Amino acid sequence: MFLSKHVLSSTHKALFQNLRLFSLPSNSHHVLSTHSRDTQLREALLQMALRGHDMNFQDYNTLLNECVSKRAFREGQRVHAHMITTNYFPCVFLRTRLIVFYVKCDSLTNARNLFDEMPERNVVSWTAMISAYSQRGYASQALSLFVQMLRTDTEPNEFTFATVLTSCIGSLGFVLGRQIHSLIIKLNYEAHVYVGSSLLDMYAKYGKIHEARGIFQCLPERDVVSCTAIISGYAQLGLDQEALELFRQLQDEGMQSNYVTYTSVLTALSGLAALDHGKQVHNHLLRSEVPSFVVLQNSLIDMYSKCGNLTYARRIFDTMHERTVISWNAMLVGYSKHGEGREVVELFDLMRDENKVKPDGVTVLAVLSGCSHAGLEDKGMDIFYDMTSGKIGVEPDTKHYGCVVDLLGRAGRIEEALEFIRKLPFEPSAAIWGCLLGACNVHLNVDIGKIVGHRLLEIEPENAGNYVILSNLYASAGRWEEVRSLRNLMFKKTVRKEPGRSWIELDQILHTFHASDCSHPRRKELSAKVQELSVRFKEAGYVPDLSCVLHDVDEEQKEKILLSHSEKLALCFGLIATPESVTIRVIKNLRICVDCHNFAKYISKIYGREVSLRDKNRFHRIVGGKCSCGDYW
DNA sequence: ATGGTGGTGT
Repeated sequence: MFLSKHVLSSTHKALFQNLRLFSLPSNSHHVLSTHSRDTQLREALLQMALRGHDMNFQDYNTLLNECVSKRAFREGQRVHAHMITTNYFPCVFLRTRLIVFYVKCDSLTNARNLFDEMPERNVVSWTAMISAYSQRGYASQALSLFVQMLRTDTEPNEFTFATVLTSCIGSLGFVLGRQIHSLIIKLNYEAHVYVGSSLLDMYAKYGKIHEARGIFQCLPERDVVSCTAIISGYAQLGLDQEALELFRQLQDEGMQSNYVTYTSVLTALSGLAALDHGKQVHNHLLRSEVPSFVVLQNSLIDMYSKCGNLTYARRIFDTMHERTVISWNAMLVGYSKHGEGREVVELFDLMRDENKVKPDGVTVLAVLSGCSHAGLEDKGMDIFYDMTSGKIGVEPDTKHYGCVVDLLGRAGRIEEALEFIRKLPFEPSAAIWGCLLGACNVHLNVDIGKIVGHRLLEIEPENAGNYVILSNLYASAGRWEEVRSLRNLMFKKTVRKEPGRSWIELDQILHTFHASDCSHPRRKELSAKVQELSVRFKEAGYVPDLSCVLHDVDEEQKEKILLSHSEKLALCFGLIATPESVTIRVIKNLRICVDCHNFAKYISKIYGREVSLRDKNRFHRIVGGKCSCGDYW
């Protein structure tokens, strides 16, 4: 709905009109006092030993609370053991507290044993155990325990619902999630903030954003969490514009924001590549003296990188006191998408040397695709062999194999790539065949391209992109008969894909274009300007690549269609509306087409402008008629 | 007296 707007001034200008300082819990107190409290705990345990049987509920409860807050496993175990050796019979409250203690100390087995041995259970003990499973990611155990709970006629309450819903995300969860929703309505908990937050989050994560919004609107009171949940719901679905619109509105209505809220806002800004707003959020965070939480810093790294500013991203990364695997991955993905292969390899080496954080599947994926995008085939293959021989500690999955196909294909080792695919221990996916088809197209290997292409059309007949690539391949080999039959096939079988859209940020306003919509106020002027540029570029050698157009029309029409591509309009707008010294930054929601890529090169060459183009796959940095992608993307 | 919701990288 908001996406079809072309001038998005309201959202963007007003994002921080209503600046509010926000506070976060500080953890410095805890760190400083650990030592003295440890002594206290040791002292208390000594007292316990001395008192023997003379311990009551209050004494045990105090001790366990200390152990829980300090995650003091050995100490808590001693308390537990003391109950047993002194024949103390803990009540349901204490047993529940013990369960929580074991959960907090990562000992689910101990917790479950205690739960199973309980002579009586109440809704709290059930909820504690269910929550243990959901927090540790054991969704099916959490759900089956919930079902068992219902069978014992224990009625769940707002606590139970809030936690069990978080386990309804996953393969079978939605059916159950809806059933639980019915039960929530029946027992009248839908309007509870915690339950509502959890519920709307579940709907959002299944893509049901309207249901989620409905639940949010019906909440009688809102808090940071419910507001953040709905904002992040939009952001996670890529509805970035809506996420920001809602953020602004809720801020006006007095919402409190915390670091999680800002993380979600940054996600939305990354999607839009709204660098100026991203900087605003960053400044805001610095001014409000927020403790630098890793999650927030990771989000900042990703924001700067997706907004095209790797230097700032790296600056955040370098100043971090603590890094998680996500910090490394965000940085590696950033370099990879910008085609900075050497930086990828260097940073990955640093990660392995430091040996503090273990790489995961995403790490290796970023490294392999970084090598691939930068043309470092040999290095990429070395890393893949390190992986298969267990040196990295990550098992390859389908995506890693896909990267290898890409590495080989890019290097023109097409036969080898095909051999590799045939030896795979699983049925190759459409994505893998697609990689090879792209390689065949670039290296003009019609024979293998034909085999691969038709295999791909069998698996994925609805994907228009496959027809386009195969058709381009046939066209470049002059096989027009095949181009024609392919085109007919395409119009019969493909589904309409997402419409192409490009945008550019100027003075904190996003200007969005797509081919079929002419509502941008300067659209006419821009179309004429694109036309004019095309003529000028032709004199310099530009030849429109008509194979990018698959419609069955004459050449003149094809050229007209090409000139209406959204990225040309956005590029052109950048050219006329920004000063010469500024990089033209354009974002495209899909892969950029060959002709627009070429057009951008001419802009950079003729006008001496630097162009930064972010498409679905990567960044293209175009300077002096040359692109950082090496014309392979 | 015991239990609960939102977040970062593909």
